[in-house]
Amino acid sequence: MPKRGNQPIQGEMLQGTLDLLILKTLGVGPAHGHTIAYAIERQSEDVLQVEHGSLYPALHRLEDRGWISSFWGTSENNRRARYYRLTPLGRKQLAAQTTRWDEIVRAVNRILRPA
Amino acid sequence: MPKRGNQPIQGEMLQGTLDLLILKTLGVGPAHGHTIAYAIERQSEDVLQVEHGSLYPALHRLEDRGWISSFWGTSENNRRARYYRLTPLGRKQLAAQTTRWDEIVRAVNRILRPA
DNA sequence: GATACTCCACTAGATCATCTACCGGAATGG
DNA sequence: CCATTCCGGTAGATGATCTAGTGGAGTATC
Repeated sequence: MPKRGNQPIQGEMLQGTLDLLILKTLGVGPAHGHTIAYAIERQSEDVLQVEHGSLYPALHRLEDRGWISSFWGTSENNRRARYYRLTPLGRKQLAAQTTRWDEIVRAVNRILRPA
Repeated sequence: MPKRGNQPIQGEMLQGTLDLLILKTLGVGPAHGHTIAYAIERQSEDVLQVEHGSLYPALHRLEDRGWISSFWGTSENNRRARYYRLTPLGRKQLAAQTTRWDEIVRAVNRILRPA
């Protein structure tokens, strides 16, 4: 992967958004850590960065809350990998957080660009 | 001010966004803490909350960074109030952070709603 | 078969913005 | 006088993130 000119963006703004992004990524099917991080970076066109040190705590946090569940498997590269999948509760959470996100964006935009 | 049904939103998502909102609010002219908080809440149609415990640290932080400057004055209610105004550096920062915000929103939306 | 490299998971420690829950003072209203 | 409102502020805790590592197992190279 080429070195990017962009600065990393997580943490600078957007705390808690990582959870939403992970849930959304898992919405299409189970995946393991590396895949999740790569998918987020790729789909955001390399604007968003996912550091290992943020990813795994987030995954464990989401699992603790019952929004995702995990199982050990073998990756596409024949390596031991922990796969995560969205739970029914997680799917509800994904919907709720998406609505929330949209609401926040609208609210901030009302301030940045008053009618 | 009526009690709102909404849950507070700051901190849940959006860390660091408060700075942007303050800078933007001060973009139209000097204001003191209470006014700033009230303006953000009102313009966001009560979606965004600004707690005292977040506001003042943020104002001091922004002043430390040279993005805003302050002076003591008297409020509309004839009370001692510290007014803040945007510095030229702060105006640049406002522009930069606005661009950044837009970029992040686009990036997150690409993930939430792939083409 | 030794070595280097990649893939994958994970963690400790620190940083930093935020929230909760306070305090203190000065003006206003009853 | 007393309660309330307006205004600024802080201490301590919480919690997500980042930095900078560890370790192990498969793969490729020599």
